[in-house]
Amino acid sequence: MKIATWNVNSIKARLENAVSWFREAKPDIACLQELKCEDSAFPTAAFEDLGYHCLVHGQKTYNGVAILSRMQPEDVRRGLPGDETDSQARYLEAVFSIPSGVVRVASLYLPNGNPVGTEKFAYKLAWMNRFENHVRHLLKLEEPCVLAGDYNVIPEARDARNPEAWLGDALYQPESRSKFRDLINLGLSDAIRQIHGDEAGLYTFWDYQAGAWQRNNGIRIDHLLLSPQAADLLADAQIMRDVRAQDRPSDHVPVMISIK
DNA sequence: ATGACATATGAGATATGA
Repeated sequence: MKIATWNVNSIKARLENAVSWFREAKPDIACLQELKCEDSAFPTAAFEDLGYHCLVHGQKTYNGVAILSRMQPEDVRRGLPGDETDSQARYLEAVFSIPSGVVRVASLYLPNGNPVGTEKFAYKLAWMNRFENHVRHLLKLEEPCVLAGDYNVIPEARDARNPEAWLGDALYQPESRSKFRDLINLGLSDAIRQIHGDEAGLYTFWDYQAGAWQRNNGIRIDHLLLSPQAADLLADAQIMRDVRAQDRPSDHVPVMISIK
């Protein structure tokens, strides 16, 4: 059972690239972020042709998340609870039947938060607080749960090629990293770390600018956090970095796990 | 280095991203 997360940076601009990746990687469930389109503009037919159900929570121009799956989604939740005034499409959750039982999967696009010191950074921290509250609720269910997405947080220095360059950035602020650790301390497992230990040089994002890819100036900000019941099932986790070298790539690459 | 690069909107220049 393969579950992936990928910030595509516009599904319409990435369609050819994405279809090619789905054909080769064959994920059973794929969480996508930064669709940058409304539900009605999502290229549903292209993915249905590949055998996927398309669960889409879109928004014009910005944000937008989706879960594409071989199985029918059930018990769907659109949007992160905790603030009825928040209209940004950054959270989508559903339950899927799998051979070993069920798995709950969330596709999330955590706010970037730059520049630090503005209301954008306050929104990021508030969103992380709301997310933590929701995770507390999910953990009480005691079921396999995979929280996958673009967290926009560099957890540790080893998760950046040049950590000192990110000191003033919202992705590497002490508050952002502390809130991320709070999630881990609730009992969630970072799938890449569970499989790869303290290995350095594991990145999921390379900026389009200044030859970041060519210089391997990357950061690890796309994560799959697992409930204890999902962590027990984890068999593998890989960053698909070759995707960054393709024509017209997203600045993020897919991360895919395999669970029993 | 208030940059670079990519995308959406909309038809030029601006907002956003990380």
